[in-house]
Amino acid sequence: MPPSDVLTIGALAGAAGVGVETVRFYERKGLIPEPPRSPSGYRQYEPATVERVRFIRRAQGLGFTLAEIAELLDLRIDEVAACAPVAAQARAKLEQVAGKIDELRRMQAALERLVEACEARQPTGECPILEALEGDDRSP
Amino acid sequence: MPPSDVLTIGALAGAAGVGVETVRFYERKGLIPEPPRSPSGYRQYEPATVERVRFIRRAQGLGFTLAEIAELLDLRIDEVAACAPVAAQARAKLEQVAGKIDELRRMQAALERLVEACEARQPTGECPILEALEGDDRSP
DNA sequence: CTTGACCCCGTACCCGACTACGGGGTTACC
DNA sequence: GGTAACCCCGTAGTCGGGTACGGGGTCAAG
Repeated sequence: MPPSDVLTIGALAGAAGVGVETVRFYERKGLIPEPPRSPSGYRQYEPATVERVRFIRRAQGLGFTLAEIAELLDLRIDEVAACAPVAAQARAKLEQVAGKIDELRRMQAALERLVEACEARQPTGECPILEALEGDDRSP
Repeated sequence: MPPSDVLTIGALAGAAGVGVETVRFYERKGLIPEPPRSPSGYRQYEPATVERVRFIRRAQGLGFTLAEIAELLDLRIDEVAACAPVAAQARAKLEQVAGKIDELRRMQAALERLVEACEARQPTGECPILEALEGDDRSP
């Protein structure tokens, strides 16, 4: 039984929290596949597409470009895609992700120190965030 | 003894890995303070500014806008800034950062599973990244 | 069987974040 | 003391990522 509960573009956009124009834009950019159409030409999305659009938005908030997000969404192994290049690509993305996590953690630590200083009523210097991050330079 | 090793805009840009125009752009946007000038009008940056510019770039890569980065850089406690609002602001940023780390970790796990599947020569479905992330919905 | 909400498409416009340009002064090296 | 490399400023152009518009077809409720 194929799921008969398809979504119009408006329903998809509403469920994913974006505008209708944004969905059509993502389609043009190849971020979401062209869906089947109703006899009158309306796009018919499967519910899973909602998750895809939400993922795009979340990934953007993490500093990925639409091109990078397209690469992430294209990662799959099947008859046509050999394993090795996919794994290599995935490993490259893993590094990128790990790097971001690292930087965010250092930022987190800096902010925590700032809040603590605040509670201890210690005035901070010029720019505590930067001061806290200084010397963290792991790229000689 | 004030540090006499000041940087020209070109030296700052070079050290921070951006273009000269970008530095002037950040200055116009208030992301880096207007530096003192030489008698002939040249900007004279202190070396610490390099870190500031690098921070801006890194934060951008983490999905922060220039406006958000300006807020981060402005977090400080001193005579004029009361403690409470600064701490509140810092806590808000902490939440934002924690959320990003969370999302990145789930992406990391999904990518790791993909690499494993690859090594086990198991073909994946349509879009393993999304499949791996499904059901993770912590926002009802 | 009309009316309002929705969909189609194409094109144009907007915003954030740069990037380039053009005309002129400055510094440093040979 | 020339000349290449750098700095000044203002304005304009670019690019990624949408957003809006306009003219037209479609669908469901009344």
